[in-house]
Amino acid sequence: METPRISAAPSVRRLPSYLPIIRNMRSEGEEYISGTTIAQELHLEAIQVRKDLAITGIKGKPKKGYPVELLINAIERFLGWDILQDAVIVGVGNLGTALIGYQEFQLNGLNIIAGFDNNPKKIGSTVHGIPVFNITTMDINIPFFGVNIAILTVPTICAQETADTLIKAGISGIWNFTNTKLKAPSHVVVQREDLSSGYAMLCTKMRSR
Amino acid sequence: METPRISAAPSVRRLPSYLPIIRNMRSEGEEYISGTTIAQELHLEAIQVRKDLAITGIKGKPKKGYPVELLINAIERFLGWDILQDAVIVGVGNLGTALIGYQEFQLNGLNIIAGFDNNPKKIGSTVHGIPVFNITTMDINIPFFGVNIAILTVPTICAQETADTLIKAGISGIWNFTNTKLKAPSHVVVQREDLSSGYAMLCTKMRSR
DNA sequence: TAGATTGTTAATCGATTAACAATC
DNA sequence: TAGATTGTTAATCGATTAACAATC
Repeated sequence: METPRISAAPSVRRLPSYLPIIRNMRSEGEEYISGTTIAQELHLEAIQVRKDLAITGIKGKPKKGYPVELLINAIERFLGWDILQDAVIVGVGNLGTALIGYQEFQLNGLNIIAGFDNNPKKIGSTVHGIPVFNITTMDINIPFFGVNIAILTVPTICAQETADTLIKAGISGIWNFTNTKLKAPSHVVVQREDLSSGYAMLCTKMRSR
Repeated sequence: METPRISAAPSVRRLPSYLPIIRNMRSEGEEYISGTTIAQELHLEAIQVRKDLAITGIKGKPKKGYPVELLINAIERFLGWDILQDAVIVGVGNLGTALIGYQEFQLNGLNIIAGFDNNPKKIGSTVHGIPVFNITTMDINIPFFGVNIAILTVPTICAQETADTLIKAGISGIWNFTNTKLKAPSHVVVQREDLSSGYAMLCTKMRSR
C-alpha cells in the first residue's frame, strides 16, 4: 500500500458515517461487509466507499468484502479514535451543556473531562457528571490535566480572547462552535463547526424543489 | 446576469460566513465592501469570494467593491433568509434545548415556534420561552402551525419513525441532527448535520502536524 | 490620470465516477 | 467453475485558481 497523501477532506468526512453501519454488522455476528452494502445503506456509490476505505489501509477480499473487525480498527486508527482523547469544554451554556451530554462522543474516542465557565452559579457544580471550573483557572488547569483538545462554546464576543488563553495554556486543537474565524499560530489546528452553513444548504435545496 | 445553475454546494456553505463581516461593515457606516476585504478576514482567496458573491446576482463596482446594503439583501434573498421561516424542534433534550436557545438563528431567518417531546415533565412547559407539546400531537399541530421545517434532535433509535410522522404531517424540510441516514420521499429535503465528521477533520489535521 | 477592484474566460487541480482485470 | 467484489488505472466532472481586460 502506498502511504496515503494528505488525506482527502471529503473522504475523511464520510468515514465516520460508515462506522455505525459496520459496528451494527459486527453486532449481528457478520465477519465481512462489502462496500456495496455500505453504499446502499447511505445512498452512495460503491466505488466511492471503496476509495474512502482504501485510505485507511484496509484490504478487502474479492467476493466477500472487508473483514468487519479489522475494518473498524482501521477506520478508528486512521481517525485517531482508537485511543481515548481527553478534552475540555469552554463555555458551559446551552450548547456546551448539550455537547457534554452527547453520548456518541465516547464512540469517537472523545472524552470530555471538564468544563470552564465564568458564571459563579456554574463554577463548582457538575454538568452531566462533569465538573465545571472557573474560566480564569484554565492557564493552570489545562496543563495540569494534560489535555490538548478544547471545544469552544463561548459567546462570539469573547471567542478570540478565550482561544488565545487556550493556546497559551498548551491546547493544540480547538473545535470551534462560535461563528468567529479564529486567529491561531500554525501549530494549532482550528476546526470550525458552522451550523449556519448547514441551514443554508437546507434552504437552498428546499427552494430548488 | 445568467440564471445561476443548481447552486454550487461549497459556495452556498461559505456565503453565511460572509454575512457577519458585511453586517459589521454596515454597522460601521461603510457603504462599500470589497471582495479583498472579506477574503482577508476569512483567509480565503479574493477570487473565491467574488465567485461566491456572483451567484447571488450582486454587481460590484470596480475600485470600490460591493454596495453593503444591497449585498446583504442579495445574500439573504439568495439563501431565503429574508423571510422569517417558522420551524419546530422535535426532541427537546440537551441538543434540542441548546438549539432553541441559539440566538443566531434569528439572524438567519429561522424562527423556532414550538418543540415536541414525549417526556411528560417537558410537555406543557416552555423552554427558552418556546412551548413544548406532546410528540403524539405532531400530526395535528404541525399542519395547524403551517410550519414546514423541522429540526430533528431525537435519539437515533426513533429518528426514522419520527421523520415518517413529520413527513406525513406535511414537513418538507428536515434538519437532521441524528446520525441516521433518513429515508424520505424525493419532495422532502433532508439536511444532515454530522458532528462526528467535523471531529474527524480535527483529529486527522492534528495528526498531520 | 493611475490604480484598485470587478467580472469573464481559461487553466489547473482534485474529487468522483467509469471501466475492467484480478481474485477468491 | 461462475460471479460478486475488490483495487487499479483512466475518464469525467466540478471547483478552485490564474490571467487579464474592463472600469470606476
